[in-house]
Amino acid sequence: MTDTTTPRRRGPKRSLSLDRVVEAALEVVDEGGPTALSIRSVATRLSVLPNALYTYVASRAALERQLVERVLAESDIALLAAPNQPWRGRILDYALSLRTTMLQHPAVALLIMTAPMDGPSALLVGERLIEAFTEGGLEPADASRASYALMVQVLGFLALEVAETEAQPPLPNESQRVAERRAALDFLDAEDWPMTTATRDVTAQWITTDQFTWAVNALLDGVTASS
Amino acid sequence: MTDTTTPRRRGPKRSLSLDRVVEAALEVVDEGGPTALSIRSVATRLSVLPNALYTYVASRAALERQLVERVLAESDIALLAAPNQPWRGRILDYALSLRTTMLQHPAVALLIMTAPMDGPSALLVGERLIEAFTEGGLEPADASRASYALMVQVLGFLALEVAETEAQPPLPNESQRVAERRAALDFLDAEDWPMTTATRDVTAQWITTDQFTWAVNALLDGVTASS
DNA sequence: ACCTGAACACCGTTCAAGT
DNA sequence: ACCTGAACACCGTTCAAGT
Repeated sequence: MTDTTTPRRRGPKRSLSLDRVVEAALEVVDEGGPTALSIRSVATRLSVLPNALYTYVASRAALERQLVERVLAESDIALLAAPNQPWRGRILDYALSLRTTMLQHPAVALLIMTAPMDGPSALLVGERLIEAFTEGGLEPADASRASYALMVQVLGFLALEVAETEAQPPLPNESQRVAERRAALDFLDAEDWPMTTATRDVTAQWITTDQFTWAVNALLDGVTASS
Repeated sequence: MTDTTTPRRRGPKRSLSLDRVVEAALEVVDEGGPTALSIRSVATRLSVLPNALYTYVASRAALERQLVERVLAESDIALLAAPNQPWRGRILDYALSLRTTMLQHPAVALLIMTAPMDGPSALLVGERLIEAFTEGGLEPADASRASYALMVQVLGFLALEVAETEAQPPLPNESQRVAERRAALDFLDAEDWPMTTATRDVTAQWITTDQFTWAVNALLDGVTASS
């Protein structure tokens, strides 16, 4: 006779859905890092037996793809279509925003290069990028090529950046990570690696926002220069 | 009394070494794809119990890093220092050669973005790239940044390219893979994705040598343009 | 130093059964 | 349609013991 009016809610068992499964998976990796992810750990978090998840995802790999889609959807894709903003700024703003989002879910950044980018959000980002590059004066064919080259640079950068960490939020500060890289570079013999040691201060900063912006700008320069 | 002069050789048990372990692991993924890789499968191939591998590698993750180092070492790094060749051509030649090598071991291309690029071969590639960019007129700091941006573009491209396949050699032809991408794009609604469908022929070719070369050249243009 | 033997605490995925 | 129950064939890693 307690609380018969509202459908039961306080028990752990709300009905499952793809969204709830993916959400639970995201919580698992955000709390426990990439190694914590398993069909069983997600099922446990949902108070359900492991095989119950197979109603919503075909496999562990499919769950990982949903995780990528989910985080990509969390990024602010609208920035790519911001009105009255120059095309270059829109692209750079979105790239920076995507990086921020991904670094909040570092384990997912590791998954992004291991599965095809074919979800609806990836499609939408591609569409908006081609629009922006066309506005920048590129022929449609070059706009398409440029949009892929840009995503490769951005996603590749993120994956390699996160790969140097434990991929467990919150990530160490950029400055801490730079200091660690710098310390590792100090072990190099200047006789063997003259160029690398001579540029060690910059090389230590390969994983920074500065380098990210520099690389994106270089690519934007390059794709517009040749047309 | 048979063959007592030479140390026994025909039995399956030559003594183990890091090289033999990594070699066996490479054979495992080349024959069975990325899912075939496990400490146990490599041990079985070496006719040894699983825990015997821990004399040579600290963990499965360490074995994966050795696999990346091994394939990177297989690439023709000397191309970056080819005498009497212009710096741009050397970089492009090496990028293409690295792609060829990686596509022969596609499962390893999937691993390359999940672990830090800190092996000796990665270091050597970085050193040679900085040299080449310096020769191209870049300041040391920019040469360092450019060399990382280039590796991000090349490795990111490879990972995403392989991620669309089963990552089991031999990979389907480029033309087969393009045809599959093209077929998938034909399902898109032109009303929803006008830019993407308008450029579908180019978009289908995102995973080709042509796009790879185009993107590398765009980046090379970009890093030299701004200096 | 390097391997075996045995065990521990996990995995993803399947099938049949209940409701 | 969606979940439980139970099982199968795996995992990575550890510790102690042999040689």
